Amino acid sequence: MLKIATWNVNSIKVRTPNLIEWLKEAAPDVVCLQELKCLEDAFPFGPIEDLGYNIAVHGQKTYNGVAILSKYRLDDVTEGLPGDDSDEQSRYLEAVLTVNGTLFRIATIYLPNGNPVDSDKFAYKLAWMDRLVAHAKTLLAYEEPLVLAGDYNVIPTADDVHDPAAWAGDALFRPETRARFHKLMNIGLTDAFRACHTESHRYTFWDYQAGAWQKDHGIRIDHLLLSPQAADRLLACDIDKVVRGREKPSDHVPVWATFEA
DNA sequence: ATGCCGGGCGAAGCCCGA
Repeated sequence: MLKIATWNVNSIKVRTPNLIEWLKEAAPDVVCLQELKCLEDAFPFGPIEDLGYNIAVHGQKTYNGVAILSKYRLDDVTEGLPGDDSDEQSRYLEAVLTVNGTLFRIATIYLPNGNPVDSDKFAYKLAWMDRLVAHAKTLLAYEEPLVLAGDYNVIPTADDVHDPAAWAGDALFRPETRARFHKLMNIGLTDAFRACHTESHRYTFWDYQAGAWQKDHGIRIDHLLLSPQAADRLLACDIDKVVRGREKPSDHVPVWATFEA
């Protein structure tokens, strides 16, 4: 069994104690991290390696930054989303690992937020999503177990937000954003959470402000998208909501899936 | 609430996130 998780930690520096606590109790084999907000030099390798993880980091100072933690050796590590050599934001990292003879390809994704929608940030988000669709097509052609895990900054449907009307104009829920997410799904990816759960209003993010956590005003924006070969092996998927109620929490919580391996 | 909280940077106040 292989357990793969994704978590936007909102600064690895301040979140290291939360991460270590959760790694010990959840015992994931692979973790895709986002929003490190640091360069590789400042990444806290020591306490994480002490728990038995190999680590690949694609860092950036102050903003973005992604990493993959793995109990299995990481091979063929590639940094950055293909398709635009001028893109300097650290939002994508891909690697492969082998579990009992089965290769798994894993990517950690920090998809751009895109707000405000009347700025070039929204255009950057949509262009980034187009590049992700193109790259995912390439990866799907390998016909491997593939897990694209991360903070997509996309609310897939009205069932994934506490107040759809309030989010109607937001870059996370705009028709242009959701159209591209549908395009990504329709090339043949499976939302691991939705494959395991039909209930509405299950969230992965709660804003720090306005008592969003206390009122359960959340959104589901952290996703594990699976190739058919990964979906065939899917055993379970869930959200570790309890982490949001701890001391100095990230505004996102971990989402995990388990696979036959 | 057009960022209410929280983090980075850097040492006050702005930028950013979703």
